[in-house]
Amino acid sequence: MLKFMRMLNNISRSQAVFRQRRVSAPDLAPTHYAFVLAVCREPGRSQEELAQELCLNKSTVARSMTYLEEQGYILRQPSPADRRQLSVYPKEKMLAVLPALRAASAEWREQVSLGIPEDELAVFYSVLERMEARARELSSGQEADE
Amino acid sequence: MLKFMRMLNNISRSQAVFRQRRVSAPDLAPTHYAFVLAVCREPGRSQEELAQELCLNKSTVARSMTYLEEQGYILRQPSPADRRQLSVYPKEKMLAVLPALRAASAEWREQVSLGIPEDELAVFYSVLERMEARARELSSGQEADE
DNA sequence: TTAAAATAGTTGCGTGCGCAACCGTTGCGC
DNA sequence: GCGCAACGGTTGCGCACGCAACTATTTTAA
Repeated sequence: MLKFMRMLNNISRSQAVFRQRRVSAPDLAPTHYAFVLAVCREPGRSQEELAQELCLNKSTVARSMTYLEEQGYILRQPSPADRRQLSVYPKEKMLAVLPALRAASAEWREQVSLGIPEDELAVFYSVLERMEARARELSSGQEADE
Repeated sequence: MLKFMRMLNNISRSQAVFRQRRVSAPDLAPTHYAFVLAVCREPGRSQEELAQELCLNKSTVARSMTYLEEQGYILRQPSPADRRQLSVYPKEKMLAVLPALRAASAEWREQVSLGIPEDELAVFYSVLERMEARARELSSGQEADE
């Protein structure tokens, strides 16, 4: 079990290298790719929503957003409805990277699942999702019984 | 895809919390559990072999081993055959933790895969393994074409 | 036999991330 | 309306990890 975690981690690192070679943006680390994709997929979302989608802690999102804003990749503005929230929008600079990044992501996904039948991939993803849901329950429900 | 990495990561963290509650060893962080299991499963292996099994960088293994040695969990001695290698053996202190750790690991594995059919789990693991193999190929083979 | 390449382990450094504590905003109950 | 919990975001801190550079041993070649 423990080993599988590491394996996924390794896959992730391999993905980082792969995409970095195809996306030429020196001020964009592999970590940021996920944010680029997420922000562009649905502009105007709050950092909280992005954290949700990416399964990341809000502090991690906050830090990446600060950086991306500094580098001119995004624009953040307080939501008029709820001034606590920051709506995140992509700027030109981000949209410019998007095509290459999407292409690299698609290619990698294809490469890494080469030779693996579609239905097995489906099972893989669905098991992973259920496991994560279970893990979430275990974490949150555990305080109750002690 | 990127999301699944995070999910696995979250599962891993949940596992850490789960086991930590059941293994009472204040000087043993969740990171070390994998090493305890690996060392006890086959005593006398080199750090390199452990890194291999755990899919970890040798430097990470080295640091954990130094710590476990300091805390009296293991004994390291240079292999007579090849004095570069350190053979790692569990000491009493480690063996004492083992049962609780194994139990916790088994229970967690059971809990997290609750309600997931055995055959789907098998597919899950096998897909994961193939993906990691592919990722490894991609990483190593990439220098060739540029 | 000696020089060069490979290998096991260690260490310095950087990074990505979560957690916990904090601040400002919002919403709920009184 | 007022106090208090809930929530979004930020920041300080620590940790696990990989990478690259280094040392010491072993292997290979010339």
